[in-house]
This record gives sequence, C-alpha cells and structure tokens, in this order.
Amino acid sequence: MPTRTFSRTDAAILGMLTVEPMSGYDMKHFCDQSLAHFWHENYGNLYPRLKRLRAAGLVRGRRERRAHGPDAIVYSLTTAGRRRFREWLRQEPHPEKVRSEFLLKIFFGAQAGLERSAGWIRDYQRQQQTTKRGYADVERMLRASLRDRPEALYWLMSLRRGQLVTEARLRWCRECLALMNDMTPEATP
Amino acid sequence: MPTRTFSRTDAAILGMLTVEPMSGYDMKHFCDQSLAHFWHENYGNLYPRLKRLRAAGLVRGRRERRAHGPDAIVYSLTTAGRRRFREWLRQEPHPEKVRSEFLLKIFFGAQAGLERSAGWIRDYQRQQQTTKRGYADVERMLRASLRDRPEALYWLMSLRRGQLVTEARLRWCRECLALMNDMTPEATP
DNA sequence: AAAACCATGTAATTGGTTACATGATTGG
DNA sequence: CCAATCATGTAACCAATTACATGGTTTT
Repeated sequence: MPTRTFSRTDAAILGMLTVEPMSGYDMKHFCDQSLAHFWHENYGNLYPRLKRLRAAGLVRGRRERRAHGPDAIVYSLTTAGRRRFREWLRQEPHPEKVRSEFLLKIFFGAQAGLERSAGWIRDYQRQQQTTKRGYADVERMLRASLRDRPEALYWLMSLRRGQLVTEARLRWCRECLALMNDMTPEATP
Repeated sequence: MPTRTFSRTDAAILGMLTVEPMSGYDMKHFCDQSLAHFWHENYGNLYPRLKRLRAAGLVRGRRERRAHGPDAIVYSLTTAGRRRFREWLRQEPHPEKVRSEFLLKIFFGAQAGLERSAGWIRDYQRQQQTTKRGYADVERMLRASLRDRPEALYWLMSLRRGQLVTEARLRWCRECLALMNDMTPEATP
C-alpha cells in the first residue's frame, strides 16, 4: 500500500531530509535560505504533511532537546522514505505553470500609464538587486562547503541559475526604464 | 456591494477583455499564445469565473454566430469591469511564489547521479530552444502591430523579458552541461 | 462517416494559503 | 519581565487542476 498522494511538498521534505535530519521549523528556514529562489513552503502546509509522511512510514520523528529554545520534533528518512525520494527523482519534472502578476501588470501597462508601470519596474529592480546581493553570500558559503560536501556542486548549479536569471531580469529593467524614459515628454528646461 | 473575492484569474480575464471582446475559448488561446511565458489558464477555471464576473456585473456576454464553428458567448467589459481592472492595476503586484520542480531535482541531483541530472538539463535546454524560436515569430508580429496598437509597446516589453530570461537559462544549461561533461570519467580511447 | 476543431460546462479533488491559537526558552 | 525567537499545530478557505460530459461545425 503506497502513499495515497505524493505532493511536491512531500518531495521537497524528503529531499531536505537527505541533507540532514530536521524539524518542520528547520525546513521552513532551509527553504527561505537555501531554496528561496525556486522553492517556498509555509508551516500550514509543512506540519500536516510531516504528520502524513510519518504515518506513511516515509519519515520518522523524535522529540529532541535543542541547544537553544524548546524541544523540537526532528525528522529523518526511513529506508522507504529514501526509496520513495529516489523514485520521485527519476520521474520527469512537470513543466512549470507560471503565473506572474507582475508581468501581467506590465503587459496591460498601457491602461495604467507610463509613470505607474515604470514604478513597478523600479520596485522590481530593487528587489532583484537585493536578491543578487544575497546570492553572493550564499555562493561563498557553498564554495567553502565543497570540500566535505560533494553535493554542494549541485547546490551551486541551482544557485548559478538564480544568478544568471536575476542578471537577465536586471538587464531587462534597465532596458525598459531607458526606453520609457525616452518616451516621456522631456520636462527638463 | 463589490465582488466577494477577486482572484488573479479575474484580473487576467478583465485584462484580456481590454484588448478585445472574447469568448472563454478565445481567452484560453490568448493565454497559450500571447501570455504563455508568464500566464496560463484552463477551462475548468475560466468558465466558472466568467459566470461569476458576469453575475457581478463586471462583464457582459452575448451569444454570437462565428465565421467557423458553433456559436460562442462573446464577453466584453462593462464600465464597472473597466473600473475594477484599473483598480487592480494600481495595486502593487504580490511577490511571486515560485515552485520549480525542475530546480528541486537539480538541487538534489547528487542523489540521482550525473547522467540523470544531465538528462533533465538537456530536456530543459530543448524546451527553452523551442520557446526561443517561438519568441522570434511573436516579436515580428508585435512589431508589425505597433503602428495601429500603441499598447503593443507594453506587449513587446513583456516579451523582451521572456527573451532575456530564456537566453539566460540557455546559457545556464550550456555551463552546467560543460561542467558535468568535465566531471564524467573520460570514456573515449 | 470519421477526424479535427470549436465551444461550454460541471464535479471532485487537491494543494496550498491565511489566520488563528498556543506555549516554551532565551537574551537583554 | 518583556520582547524575540523557537516550535507546533488546526480550521477555514480558496484557487486552481483534472477528469468527465456534451454537442455543434468543418474538413477530408
């Protein structure tokens, strides 16, 4: 009797546990720090999933005393869990279903006017710049861990993707803002 | 009494109707053709939403005879609908919540091995190449429509974003494949 | 006559988000 | 002792996907 349904969140959970045993709380942090540019989770989804995975025998969890703060339920993979994760890894990834509210607003930007649209782009540009700076730190850490963690090479690859894409987005911002600037009726004397 | 909830799909629908009156079927096509790289819809969501929007008085729809095929319900914006769309446009876009199954598989790729991971990347590369070719056609069409459609400038901007990002992703594929190739124990004599 | 396309819909389900509730521990 | 952080959970909700069902029209 296999797990009834196996969501992508389940896969992410098992994946994180291949790195090291973690609590649900830790996983949230792992997502926010290491997977941020391509994955996110929230507690309301994480905790119930962990319970189900445990019931299904894919993970085991035990209450542990922590150096700082209250006890936590630390989960680790069972043999079945590791097997299930490998199985998921073998399957072709589903094509992504993008939904970018931001680009929707740009596409229909004519209705909003140049000023407003340029404003969204500048906000977006700022975000991307912050992201870019964040990557630099992560990269340093990852490179350092390459010695004792061969997987870090894969981590670096996924990071690299974030970097290149962010770079491209920033370039796009510059291009658009320049273009829009040329279009604005010159107000300087 | 305003619409109870206003989903992003609702916004997309109203947006498409600012371009021209359309049926639900047309909208699906519009998404697949013009918004594909940042938006997608499916009938099971579209049709019920259209009903609700009509009930809320934001769109009006009437059965029309079509040149080819059966009758269609062609929707257009009401004044309230146009107002509601402008209101949505003024609001700051929500930050995107990315979930890329593909990158998750790359990140945890060490568990799968070089061969498998490189395979996913090659598949991905092929997809992106197809996408890139598609953009070229769209660009030509959009540039042509610039004369009688000033909004086409905004359409071109959103397209440009797709082009730059796709370019970056392709570059990433090349980099990764080269790196992985160097790592494979040379099998040639 | 069949295949391909045009067109609209519903029901069941899931997958995920938000908001709420609770409480332990640590550092200032 | 208060604020911040650590930690786990549930309930209500919703948004969207999938699968199913139906039928008209056009082309071959």
